[in-house]
Amino acid sequence: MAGYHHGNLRDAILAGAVSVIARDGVGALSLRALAAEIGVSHTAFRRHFGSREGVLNTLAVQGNLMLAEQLRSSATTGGFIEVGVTYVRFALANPGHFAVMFRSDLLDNEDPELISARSESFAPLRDGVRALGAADPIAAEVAAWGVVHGIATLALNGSLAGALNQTVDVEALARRALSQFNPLR
Amino acid sequence: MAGYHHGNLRDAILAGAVSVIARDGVGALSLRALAAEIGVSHTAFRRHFGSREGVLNTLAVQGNLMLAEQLRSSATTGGFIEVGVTYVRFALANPGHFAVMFRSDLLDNEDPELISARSESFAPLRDGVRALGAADPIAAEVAAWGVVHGIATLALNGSLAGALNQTVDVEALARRALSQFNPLR
DNA sequence: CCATCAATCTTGACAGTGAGAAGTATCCGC
DNA sequence: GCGGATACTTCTCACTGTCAAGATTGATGG
Repeated sequence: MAGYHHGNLRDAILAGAVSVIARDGVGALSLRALAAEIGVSHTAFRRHFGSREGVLNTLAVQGNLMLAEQLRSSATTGGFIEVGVTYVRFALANPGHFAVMFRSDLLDNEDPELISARSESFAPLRDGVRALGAADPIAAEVAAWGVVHGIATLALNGSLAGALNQTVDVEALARRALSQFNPLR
Repeated sequence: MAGYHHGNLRDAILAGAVSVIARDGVGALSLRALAAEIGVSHTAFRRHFGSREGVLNTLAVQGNLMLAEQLRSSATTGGFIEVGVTYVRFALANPGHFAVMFRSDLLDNEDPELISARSESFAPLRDGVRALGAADPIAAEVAAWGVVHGIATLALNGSLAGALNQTVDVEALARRALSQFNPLR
């Protein structure tokens, strides 16, 4: 148990990191503290991730792949509104991953895995909007992505509840907000 | 010059911090390095800001007040689309401030000054949307705020350029995206 | 002119952080 | 049961923000 081989240190670190980030933000993530909690030395993670940036990159890739799958799945049963709602739901359900995925200042943005995962997660939203046949498809894409990303971000940092001065059902709110939207002319 | 009284240390720290954050993100801000660059000791900032959080809080208040004024100003000459575009323009023109304003994990969100500045900056956007007389005013507010905030965020972290696979005129794009918007029914 | 006093900045110390080099234990194929 | 590859440890380093205590300066009133 206290031996040299933990068994699945890699996953333990990722799971622990996600939980800390979800609770207190990525700035509060101390790999030393996390290692102590898991019961390994403070440099054990280096074999698996290289550096702190490596841990965060892995989380970002993971998050984008998870998001991509959920978006694809909801695209088969619903229209672009459901895809958008799924985007927001993912962010609220996986705050630890979401908090890292777009933090280009903390990531190695040249990492091919990350680039690939990102394009994979953007595709379903783009395709859902394209299917609407808007007059200005790029504007429609950007608007749709912007709304759901903005709502997710503002909800996670407490701005939505603060500005509306109440606790809100973010998912329902996202659906209503997406309905304000009329890309067809 | 090398004396005990700098003259305007407070503003020098704020200006330096904003510039570092704009370039490399808030995580890259080292108060010690900044103090050395300015030519004071590494604890000189404490008299003015108390702690690192105090510096960031001051920047967040400052940013919200600047944004509030620009939004109010554009509200007198244009409709809600122009107000929205101004939101995006502010973010791009003041990335150092914008990067801090919504980072509730780094701020003292109970600070009365911050609370007040935030409500001041949200008001013009809310009022601009309200004037449209949408059937679901809250959804319209959230949608409008979400789009501009999402676009600003995605543009600043490079996601927009990455996904669209090109450099983009974000301000023009924001205007087109806001036009996809139809809160009246 | 100068004595006080508050405001401003410095010095020195501390615990915590990520990174790196070098070493040690365990597992697996043979 | 040997040898090499894999997984982890130890020790050290530079750097960070915070804190307590002390030094310097500018302003105010006698």
